[in-house]
Amino acid sequence: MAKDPYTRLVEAVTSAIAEKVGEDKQKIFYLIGKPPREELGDLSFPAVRYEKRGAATVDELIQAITDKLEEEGIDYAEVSRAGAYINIKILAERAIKHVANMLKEYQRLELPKTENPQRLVVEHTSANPIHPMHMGHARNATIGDTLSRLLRARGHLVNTRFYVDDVGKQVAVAAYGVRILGIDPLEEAEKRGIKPDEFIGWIYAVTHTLVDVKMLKKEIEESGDKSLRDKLDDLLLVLKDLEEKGPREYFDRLLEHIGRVEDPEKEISELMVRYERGEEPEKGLVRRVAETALVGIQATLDRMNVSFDAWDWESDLVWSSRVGRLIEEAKKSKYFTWYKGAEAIDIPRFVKEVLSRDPDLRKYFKLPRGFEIPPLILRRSDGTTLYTTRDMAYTIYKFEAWSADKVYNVIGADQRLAQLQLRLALAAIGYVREAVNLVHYDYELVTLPGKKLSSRRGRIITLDNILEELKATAWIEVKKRNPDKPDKWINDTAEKIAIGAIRFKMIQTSAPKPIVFSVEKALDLSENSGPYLQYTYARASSILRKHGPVNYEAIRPGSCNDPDRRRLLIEALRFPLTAAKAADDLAPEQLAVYLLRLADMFNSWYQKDTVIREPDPGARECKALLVELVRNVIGSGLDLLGIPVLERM
RNA sequence: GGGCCCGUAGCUCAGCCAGGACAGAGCGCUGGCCUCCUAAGCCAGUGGUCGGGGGUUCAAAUCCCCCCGGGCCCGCCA
Repeated sequence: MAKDPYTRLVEAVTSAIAEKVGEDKQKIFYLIGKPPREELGDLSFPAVRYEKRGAATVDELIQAITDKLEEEGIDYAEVSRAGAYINIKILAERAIKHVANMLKEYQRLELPKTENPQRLVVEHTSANPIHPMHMGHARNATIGDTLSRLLRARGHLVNTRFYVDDVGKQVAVAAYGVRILGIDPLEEAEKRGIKPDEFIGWIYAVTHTLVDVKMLKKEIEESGDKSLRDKLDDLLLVLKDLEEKGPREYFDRLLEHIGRVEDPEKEISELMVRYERGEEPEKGLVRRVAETALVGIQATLDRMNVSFDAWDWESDLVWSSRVGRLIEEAKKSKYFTWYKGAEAIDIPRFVKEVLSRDPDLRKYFKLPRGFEIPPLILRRSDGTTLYTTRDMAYTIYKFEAWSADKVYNVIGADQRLAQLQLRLALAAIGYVREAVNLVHYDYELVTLPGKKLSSRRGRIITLDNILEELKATAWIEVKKRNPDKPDKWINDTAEKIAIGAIRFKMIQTSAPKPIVFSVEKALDLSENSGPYLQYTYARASSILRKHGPVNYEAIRPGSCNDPDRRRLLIEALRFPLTAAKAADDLAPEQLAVYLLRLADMFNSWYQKDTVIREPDPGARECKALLVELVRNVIGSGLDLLGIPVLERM
């Protein structure tokens, strides 16, 4: 595949320097930067560090680069020296013919493929199947999906998976409520025109709160502790709120039934235990409840442009005896132990005996200095398994199912210790390769200003709600600009803008930083936003529509030397390497930032240099090529970010 | 108590891992630009002890140490 001239140049320069100073190519690549002032050139390298070290003088390096460029037949770059820096300038009038050839062949600019393609699993989102997705899931899904897109584009074989967490208390609570109502939840939701995940979410919240109220009342009666009164009042308020949000008859039935039952928590636990054993009718019931929620979750994911290759049910792992086998293996391991009377893995001893003697391994696990962690319990005294135990079995399964070299878990930063514990436990019982190649891709949580999010009380702002708000704002704007377009087009366009806005917001802040999500700010569709990129793309498309196909042969190369055009050309050509680096660094925000910078440059240029009315055909075609190039780059970039591209808006 | 993450302009953030040539965007605020290719745009102005203090270095927002502020995590929960 023909590489773009910029990538070719950078690769040539990188290998010339790397060979000369005997350093890793990757390291040199990271050191190559941009000169502070444009006149100096387009690439820069701080040669001083190698001259000081005696590896090579600046002049020797320049010679090496020059030789390399000649060898590679690169005739569109000029190498110069500025003190201890080496600067390289791209000669636009010569590079332009390579760009034209590239555009003739390709609709989209491709990333240079990795030299080390791997089989990768990306597990992400994995929202509990008891309520609609909220903003935290939006961040998870956007990060997971964007990473997958980037890694695929870089040439890796990526398998995306959603873990359906249906074993455990939460789903049992929702199922308990559904059982009381005696309904098929999916049919019922459809009949009533309620989104299935919202319906389950409501049942879950009502059931959970009613049970809580009951237990709390009992506690107050028994202990006479008045301080619990406030808590109770709070719960009753939540309940009142929920009462208005769902079907009256169902609320009454749940209220009546749970009020009558002696010990609802015990019944929920029994339901849970029977489900884990795979006994009917609980098996069918709980599955149905989870499936219902998933129908709704999947609809939201579809809107968000997020799809999965596989859906893994936690219950399948339990029923298929994978979890049982894991425990058997663990029992044979050197680090098996009994802890508080339960079967466990002795992580402290493993850390002490193995990791302290193996600094490499210790580094892989990134152990904190004063690291202390209790043994990991594998099974409760009543024989049921714990979440982390099942997760260990799941991790092994993920590696097997895709013959994966690496598994990425996109999970919130609050799970850091749990994920570390999981990896250590796996290593302790012999799954060292899996433990080392399991990567916790952690991100900070999304909060809303003010209230804390609480899904158990149905007090969440769902992703669907936010999307609808964004869409409504976009709709007004689209309608204003396109009064004659059919309603369907306006609606679709508004939807795509809403997706662009939310996905961009979720990706532009780097993962370790918390996002305080402000609805008003997300509704601002101006600069530094997804819609701004969509707009820039639409603008470029519009120009090309009016101009017609670019006549590459008519380009007068000299006209591309105009400083503004040259700058735009070079910046656009940085796309493939920028995206490749974003993929390698697992840092999609790098791509987002780059695209904004390019869009700024394009819009600024657009304002002062007309394309269609340019009288000189040689210059006009050069500009048209630039528009086409920028359009392709932003289009490719938006594809990678999973943001819909719009020809008009 | 211990550990992890974050702290850059009034606000939201990029740059830090891989130290380099004057610290960058957007929002906001002030003023200007549509008989002309999409004004969701553009131009000009405004704004910073890079949380604080030490250290390493020819060179520190970037690396190391200490301190301060905010968040999170330390269950037979998931």
